[in-house]
Amino acid sequence: MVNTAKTRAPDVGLAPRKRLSAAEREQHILAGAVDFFARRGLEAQTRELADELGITHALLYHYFPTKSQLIERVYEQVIAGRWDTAWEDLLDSKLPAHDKLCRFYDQYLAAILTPEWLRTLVHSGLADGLIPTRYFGLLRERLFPRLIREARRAHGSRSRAAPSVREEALMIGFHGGLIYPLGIMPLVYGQAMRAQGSVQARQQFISDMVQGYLAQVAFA
Amino acid sequence: MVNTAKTRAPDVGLAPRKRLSAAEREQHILAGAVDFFARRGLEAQTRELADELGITHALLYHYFPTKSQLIERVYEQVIAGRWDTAWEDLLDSKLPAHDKLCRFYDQYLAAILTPEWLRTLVHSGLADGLIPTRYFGLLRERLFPRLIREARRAHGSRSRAAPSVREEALMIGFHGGLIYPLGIMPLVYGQAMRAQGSVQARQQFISDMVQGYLAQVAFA
DNA sequence: GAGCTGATTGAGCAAACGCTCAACAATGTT
DNA sequence: AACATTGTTGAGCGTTTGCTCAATCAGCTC
Repeated sequence: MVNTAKTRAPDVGLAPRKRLSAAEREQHILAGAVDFFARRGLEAQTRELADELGITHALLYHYFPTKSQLIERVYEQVIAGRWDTAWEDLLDSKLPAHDKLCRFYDQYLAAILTPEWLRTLVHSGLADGLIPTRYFGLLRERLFPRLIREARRAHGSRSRAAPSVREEALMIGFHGGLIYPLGIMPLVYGQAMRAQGSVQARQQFISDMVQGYLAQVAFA
Repeated sequence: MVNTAKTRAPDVGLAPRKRLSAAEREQHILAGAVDFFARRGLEAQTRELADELGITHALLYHYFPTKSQLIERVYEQVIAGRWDTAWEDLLDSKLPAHDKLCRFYDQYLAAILTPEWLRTLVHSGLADGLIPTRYFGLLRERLFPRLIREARRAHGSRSRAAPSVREEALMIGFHGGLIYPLGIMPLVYGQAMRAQGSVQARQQFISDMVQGYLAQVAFA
């Protein structure tokens, strides 16, 4: 803004070394875009993203012909790439239900409750809802049935019947009881809860919620 | 868009009768803005809002000198005006804890889980976080202490000690267990759960969650 | 129905937006 | 040293954005 001279002064400390290979530059831009759009929203300007990356926005458009294509790639990167099939194996293992769910949520939440991930999901939800729709399809297929199965087993049922409305509601209430305080509140509302401070407080909370869920089915 | 003739054809059925009083027009714009910004996000254009209202955007700027002042008024209208002090009386009444919490959440969620309200809150959270900060201040002062008190009473404690990290976490987990499935999922992610369909399924769910919360403190 | 008041408008400005393109410069090959 | 390759840039295009203002027209009083 202030620099009128034609010096090649590297703006700030972040100044990137110039002339990356095409693949490297594309990755560089994508990584920056993931963070940028999560922070600033999907409507933020490509010019500012280019500034942060230390490149011209012309170069950005060289690699990503349109803004919406860039955003599509951001979606893929952030949302898709993060589901770990090992979680499904964990949920299908023979561990006691309580341990199993605690371990799962410990890993799952650690992977998912990052600013890029959650804020991108919410941004898309407020816009066209495409990403949440895709993502909840994944959850409905791979996670929710397993949670309901664990709840049933916890009070001795081996039924494979379709989940009742009530079972489904309790399961999502449990899920939301974790996502909301550990994700939505700090990352969307900017309101951290004290239990997030220490690792053991967080694990205690997960354990309490799992125990609550597994106990709930007893009287439901 | 297509109409090139100078006819005063009333665009659509929604065509507003012209020439309201200043107060009426201001209210008219504000009401429209509340709905509009909740649907479209706070970055949506004032021209489109004016179109929906059937007025020129010049008139809009006559009543609200800047867009951010308009949005500030939208915030006040949507967020502030909706807290009902009768809720506090209800929570302080002598009803059994379970009934009390069920009734409270039935009313509270009905008031709060509307598209304008929740989406505006989330939009602001993703932007500068001003509204959520204000709103959680309200909750921390008027709601959360009462929820924790009820949980304590449910297992016989009359302690007035400051809430432990664990108590606080369980309380917010419970709260989130309601807000997430009944609010965030349908209104932000566009993913309705089946329990939302009927009134009794919803009340059953609230009752189950309250019971779960009150039971949780027993082993916490 | 003439005149006044004030709600409403059409036309437009400056800046910011997504996007383009001819020209430039860093690198590897000979 | 000269060349071809290709990552990179500066300048700018057309449109949309928030916002302005002199001019208009509806509804009221007399």
